[in-house]
Amino acid sequence: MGRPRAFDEEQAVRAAAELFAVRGYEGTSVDDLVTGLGVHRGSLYKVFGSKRGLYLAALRRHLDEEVLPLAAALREADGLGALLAQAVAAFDGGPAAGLLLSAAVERAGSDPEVGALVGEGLAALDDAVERAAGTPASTAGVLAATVLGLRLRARAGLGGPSPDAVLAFAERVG
Amino acid sequence: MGRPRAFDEEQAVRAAAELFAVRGYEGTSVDDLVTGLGVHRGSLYKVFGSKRGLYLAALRRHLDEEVLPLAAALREADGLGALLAQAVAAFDGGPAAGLLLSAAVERAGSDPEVGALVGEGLAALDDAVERAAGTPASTAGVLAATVLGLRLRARAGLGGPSPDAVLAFAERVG
DNA sequence: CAAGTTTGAGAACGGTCGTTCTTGACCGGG
DNA sequence: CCCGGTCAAGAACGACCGTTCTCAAACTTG
Repeated sequence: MGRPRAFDEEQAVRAAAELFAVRGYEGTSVDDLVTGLGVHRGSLYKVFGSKRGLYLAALRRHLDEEVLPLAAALREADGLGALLAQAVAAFDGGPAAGLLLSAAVERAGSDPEVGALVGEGLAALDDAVERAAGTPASTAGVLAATVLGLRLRARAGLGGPSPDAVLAFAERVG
Repeated sequence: MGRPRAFDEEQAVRAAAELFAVRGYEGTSVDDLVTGLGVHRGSLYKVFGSKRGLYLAALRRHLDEEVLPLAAALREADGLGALLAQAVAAFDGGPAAGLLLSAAVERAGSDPEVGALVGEGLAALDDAVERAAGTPASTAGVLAATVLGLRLRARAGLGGPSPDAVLAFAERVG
């Protein structure tokens, strides 16, 4: 009974994730979301409860649909070189772990629920590196940090190391 | 002539840098700054012109007093292992490159002047790695990304790799 | 001591923030 | 067919945003 919903909830969450990834949490207003998602204000609050609720949903989706699949794919990479190459290629193809990165810097420290989600994403990357690169768990975290750091440089738009440089680094590490 | 200033400008900029590093640019209100710095609203605008002006001054000071000295110290490190150990130790001792990291993620993409300052900091780190670790310039950027990624994990408060793990990684790389 | 100038104190500005409310359009079940 | 409930549309809310203004206090200079 009642009038049926006129918007796709999953698509709305996806659009919200993109906005949050680019402009950050505080930099994205509810007006921006209403405009960008094409969803009415009231519906947004009816479905997600608050701006923070929508942010958590977007981050959750970002993990499930982008970060965890990327981590799963990286697990199957043949050695560290292939892993780094694949990771860099994923970064070039889109925002990749952009929302994860933004959440880690902007919100993880002050919002425990965001911190838990970010921790989940980072742990998945650690695990992927450990499996694919054959490194002990202790060094996998350092390599995962490398992946994140590369993503950060790419995001800042300042021209980080080239893919060739990453490959050369991978050969050096083994 | 005129009434003398009742606050230390350099100390105010330092306090502002800490606030911006922890809460981000958009997450820090002018009221927060007025309270945290103990400087009156009017004086703040008289001296720095705007919130953004104060932010740029804080970032500039962060570079001059923390990032560039850290980079200079890292240049003198004996090999990659010593460099990574020193970098990790610096991270434990305080906010270290916290504002640089925050600025890179939150503002560098949308504010060209911030982008230039962030680029200056990253370039200094690249240069330090290149000198100390003896790696070619191409791979130095990747290692600098590792340093930043480690800092990011520490900042998120999620317990990144231990210093021992970083040392083990350094031995592996050479 | 008086004139002149800059600071500190705080009220006030218009605008935007996240959130809520009111109203009318819509659609399924009896 | 119309009634009950869910939706979209948008005005409206108080709070807070960054910024500006007024005015008295405090100090230097002649």
